[in-house]
Parts: sequence; structure tokens; C-alpha cells
Amino acid sequence: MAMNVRTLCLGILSLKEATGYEIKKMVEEGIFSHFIDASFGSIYPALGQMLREGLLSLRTEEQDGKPGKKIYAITDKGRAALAQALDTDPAKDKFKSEFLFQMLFMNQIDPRHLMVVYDAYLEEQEAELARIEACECELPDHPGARFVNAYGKTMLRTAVKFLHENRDEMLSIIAAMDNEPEAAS
Amino acid sequence: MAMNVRTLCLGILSLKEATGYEIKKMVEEGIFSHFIDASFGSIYPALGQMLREGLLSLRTEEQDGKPGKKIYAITDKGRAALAQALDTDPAKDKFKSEFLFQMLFMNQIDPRHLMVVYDAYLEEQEAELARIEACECELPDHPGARFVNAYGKTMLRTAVKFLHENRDEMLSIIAAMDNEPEAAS
DNA sequence: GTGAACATGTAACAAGTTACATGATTGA
DNA sequence: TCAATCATGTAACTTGTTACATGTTCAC
Repeated sequence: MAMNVRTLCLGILSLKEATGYEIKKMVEEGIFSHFIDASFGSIYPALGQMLREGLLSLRTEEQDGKPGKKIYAITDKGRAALAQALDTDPAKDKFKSEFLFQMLFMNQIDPRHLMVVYDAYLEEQEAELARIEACECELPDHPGARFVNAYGKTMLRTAVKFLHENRDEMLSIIAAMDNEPEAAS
Repeated sequence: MAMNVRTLCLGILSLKEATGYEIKKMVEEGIFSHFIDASFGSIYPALGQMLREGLLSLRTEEQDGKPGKKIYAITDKGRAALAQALDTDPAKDKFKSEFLFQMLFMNQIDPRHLMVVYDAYLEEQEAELARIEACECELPDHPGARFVNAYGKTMLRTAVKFLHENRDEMLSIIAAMDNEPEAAS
């Protein structure tokens, strides 16, 4: 369905008008963050392009000093484009995890470092869960947002639980490695 | 930690020697598939490059008709490079889901299509779970593989369970949309 | 006075995908 | 006979990131 930065911006702007800066913030702080990424370097060009194509309209708000806000709003043509993208079959999920890659080859890692990495990842997942739970109250009141939020919460809780439950086993694996080291540094 | 296709190939070749073709198959059929992707267009150049750099060694096995197998093996220098990559802090997970994006904007989708997409995704997750459970028996006997397999299984089971449990609610949301359509096609 | 948040934008770069090019064998 | 599996490789293309460029205000 071509879920690129363009479609992402259209989706956000279908909820309310916003500046590129605000879109970036929503992407990294809102529910989106769980399954989407986007940098300024991709958002700004996408907005400019879609404005030229008539999918967006622009209103500028001057500010003292700061470079005046460029507030984009979606047009009818933009809504049509979004509807079309939304009507396509979604591509397969893409998940890349360097953490899991490292865990897969844990027997080739220095045991001390391994545990540091493990705990850091666990904390990260906990923080992510906390964030997603926090943004729940300010959730837009439509079923999609609730569904995605609930899904993300469920998955993160499971991950955190798994990592907690398996921590002791990790420690004992490491203890075994210390006796029979394969690649301790 | 620069977990690119190079590191992926080094990791696989640290388990056993293989051809580019075999690496691709392992990536799409083994435990790797859950958190990694790689195409021929990235694997073959990576192998050639690392051979030139001395991280890999090459043995060719002629075959009748077919273009003789190029069997790569990791060298000491290659193992060192892998160890170095494994010693770096892993980058944050990257997860992209067009399905969740569509669910987020479900109120702008044709209800019938929405349910087709939902069921297709559910089936896909079930298939993925079945695959990961199947490859369990032929798992290399080291703790990393078991950990990653268990993690993947746990997450996929949770996803499948969630999707099953929320299917009825989806149906009622759709029923509500049919009465009060916002963007039915 | 130093760093963070606000605010926009460009250009070089990185990394990987898709499509193309080639060609035998095997099973439906 | 048509698709799939085996087997390698290249080149164009897509997509997005990082770093740079610029400048204010506000809190510590």
C-alpha cells in the first residue's frame, strides 16, 4: 500500500492540521512510534511535494524571530489519495532487531557485556510500555487508536514479562559460559 | 553495531559454511526470518566484498549445468570482525507495520475490506507461528537459538491470541460503521 | 553561558530492493 | 508446458537517514 512518509503525513493530517515539526513529534511520541519512523529529512520534502500536487493546503503563521510556522491541512484530493492507500493490501510487517541478533549469537559474546545489553533492552521495553500507557489518556476518541494502543500494550507487556522471566536463566547460561568459555574477552 | 547484511552473513557462516543461496534460504525459513531480511541483491555483493577483505574463504564445487556452488567459510579475521560487531551496543529495534497503520485509520476504510485485511493478517501471524514452531526441532543446540525461538513464539502467540480475542469487537465496530458510515466506499 | 526546544530546509550518503540476465532440472 | 527450485550476479532505482545550514527564546 505504499506506506511511505507521504502516506504517514496524509494520515496524521487527516486527523488535524499540523506543521512538519509537529508531525515529527507526533511520530516519535504518539502511538505511531511503535510501528513507524520518520525524520525531518523525509517529512519536509514529502510535505512540499504533496503541497505542489494539491494533496495539501498551506497556511503560514508568522512568529517573531522563529521561521514562521507552516501549517499544512489535507485537501479533498489528499483525502482521496489517503483513502486509496488505505484500500490497498498492507505489506508484510518488517521487524529488525539487533538485540535478537546478538542474543542468537550470545555464546560468542563476552558474558558481562551480554547481561548489560540484556538489561538495557529490558529497561528500554519497559520505558516504551510506560510511554504507550501514558499517551492513552490523550488518545483521539476513535476505535482505530484504541485498537492499536491496546495491541501495542499487549505486545510490550508480553515482551517485558518474557524478559523478566528469563533473566535468571540468562544468568545461569552466563555462569555456565564462565566455566566453559567459548569466546570470553 | 552495524547489523547489516555483512554481519548477518558472518553470523550464519560462524555456524557453518554455506553458499549465498543457502544463506538466503536460512534467512527466510529459519529463526532469523522473524527479525531480519536480506535479498540476493545484498547477500552476493556482501560475500564477494568480504572474500576480498579476507573475512571469508571460498571453495568451489562444480555441478553439471548449474553454475557451480560457491561455498563460503568464515576465517579467523572474519570471526574477529563478527566478535567486534557483537560487542557493540545493539541499535533500537525497528518495526514497520502497514497493518497497524491501516487499523489506526480503520474508520476511513471500507468495512468489508477492513475485515478481509484483518483476517488475512491473523492468518499470516498464525502461519508465521506455525513455521517458527516447526523449525524448533532442527534448532542448533545452543542457548541463543533456543532463547530467540522462545521469544518469537511467545510474541507471535500473544499477537494471534489478541487478534482472535478482538475479532468480535472489530465486527461490532464495523456494524456501527455501517449505520453511521464515515467513509464507506 | 549552555543546552534544549522551537522551526525549516537541503544535499550528500547509506543501504537495500527490484528487475534484469542466464540457464539446467524436475515435478505437476 | 508451466512453474518452481537450484544458482550466481549486476545495475538501476527507491527510500530514507545524517549532517549541515540558520536563528530565536527560554530555562538552568
